[in-house]
Amino acid sequence: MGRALSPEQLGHIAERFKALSEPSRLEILQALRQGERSVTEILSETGLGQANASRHLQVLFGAGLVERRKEGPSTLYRLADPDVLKLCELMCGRLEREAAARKKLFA
Amino acid sequence: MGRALSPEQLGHIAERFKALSEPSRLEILQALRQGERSVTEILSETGLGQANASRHLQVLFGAGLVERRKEGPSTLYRLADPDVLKLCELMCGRLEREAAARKKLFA
DNA sequence: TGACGATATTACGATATACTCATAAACAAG
DNA sequence: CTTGTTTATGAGTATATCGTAATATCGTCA
Repeated sequence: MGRALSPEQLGHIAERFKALSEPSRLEILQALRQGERSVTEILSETGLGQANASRHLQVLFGAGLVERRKEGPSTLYRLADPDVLKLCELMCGRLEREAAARKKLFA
Repeated sequence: MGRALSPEQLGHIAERFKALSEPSRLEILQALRQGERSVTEILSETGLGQANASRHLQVLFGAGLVERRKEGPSTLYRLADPDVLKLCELMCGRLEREAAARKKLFA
């Protein structure tokens, strides 16, 4: 199960987590839960600036968290696989449990 | 299942992922897989500097990824729960699948 | 109390990251 | 070919983070 990870592997894993470590990028991933979206659609759904969103999308793509295809002049992005959301949900679950624990303290 | 997450929640989730986005901190978590460890033990297992490791441990603690208790003059750190490793393993699995896919391309 | 070991914190220089503005590149339509 | 639309990229600035050295804090023991 839990074999040791090499420093190089840890570097790669850290890189992927870093791609998930910005609210704007998580917001983009949330928008992509509904399905494939063009950059323009992502802009209107997230309120991000064009240049900014484009860079974030490059980061997500570089981290293998999203895939993309060109359709005419526009680029359509989609989640790379279901595990991307699973990661977010796992982390979200941790938060909820912490919140519940805090609540219990003051009950 | 997949309810929408508020911007505030996304910020908190991003914060947690950021704590996982540095190789040194992942290395610390790996060391803690074996069980509770003092800071000094972590230093020798990871090779990190004292001040550096202490700061990383504060980050991990602030993110709720590790817990700690004081025993005499030393502080003992441990993983907060098994989901911490589950997150790392999920991400690691993604990497392996990508590597396998790349390999297939050149086969 | 005084000295020592273990952690935490402060200060600082170096690097990296986000965001914005402006511009470039790719494509479609006329 | 020219214009308009869509996306990507370069440059600049502001902010954040890492790693380290020095110092402070806390607990233990003589």
